[in-house]
Amino acid sequence: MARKRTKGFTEREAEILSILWDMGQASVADIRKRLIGSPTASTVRTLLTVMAGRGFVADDGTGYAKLYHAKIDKQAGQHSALKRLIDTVFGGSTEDMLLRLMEEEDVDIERLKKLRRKLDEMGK
Amino acid sequence: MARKRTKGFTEREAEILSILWDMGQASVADIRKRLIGSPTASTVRTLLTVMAGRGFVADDGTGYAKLYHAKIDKQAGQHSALKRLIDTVFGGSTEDMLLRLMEEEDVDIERLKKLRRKLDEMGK
DNA sequence: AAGAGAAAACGAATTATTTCGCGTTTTGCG
DNA sequence: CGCAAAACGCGAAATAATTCGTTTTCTCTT
Repeated sequence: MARKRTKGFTEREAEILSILWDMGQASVADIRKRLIGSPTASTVRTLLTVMAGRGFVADDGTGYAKLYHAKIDKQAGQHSALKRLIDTVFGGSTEDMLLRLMEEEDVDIERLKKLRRKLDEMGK
Repeated sequence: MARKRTKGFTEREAEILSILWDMGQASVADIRKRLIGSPTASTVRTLLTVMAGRGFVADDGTGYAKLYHAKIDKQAGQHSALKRLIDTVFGGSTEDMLLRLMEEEDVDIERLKKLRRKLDEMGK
């Protein structure tokens, strides 16, 4: 049987998903422009085809000048990517990750309270 | 000039650094045992050699049964890996990352305050 | 409807990462 | 010492990820 990849997204895949999450939908040209080093359209198309095969994205069905959109939920996708990083780099400890963040960036309680408020407003 | 990789660590490299940060020093056998799927010692040696070439690790000079240690500072390494993720997956927004964490995990203000206190105690 | 130009589909080639086999060297012991 | 066991490092080679060139299709504008 053909072994599947159970891991997360590759660098490029993450970049592309990010763009799609941000724009909602995008053409090959749109994506190309926003990718670091903007590879050729040909390359972007291949990437999208592969990602479509993995169920990460889908096009809008138009035969031509297609628009792509993410099939992976933004929240879920971001969370799983973060979790994976925490597992591999922070030994699975979310605390350690947060500690590091507070040490290195200026993340303080005030800033976090704002976040909480924002979350409440969003009805979470 | 032969341009080298400026990016971060690969998956395996992150795993290995994590182990070294945790253990301080470790032999090939130690590392091998803790790597997911525990590849052969041969593989681990190759990985370490490559990493040494990139300045990520170094051995203790012993001619035989060497012990390796990380040359990358734990704080700095973890932070840069995290930053990279935030850039590619969260569009560069630390806030978004924290929001996601609060939504998906049980990270709340209280938990964060505790972390902050812990940090203060540590004299940071 | 003909031609220019944009987009897609194909078919590979490159580059990066990870994995090992194996002959050689070093260590530790009876 | 003489060997078996443990560790090395070299030379390859699977895999995976990324990138492109070329040919084929469509779309649109004269």
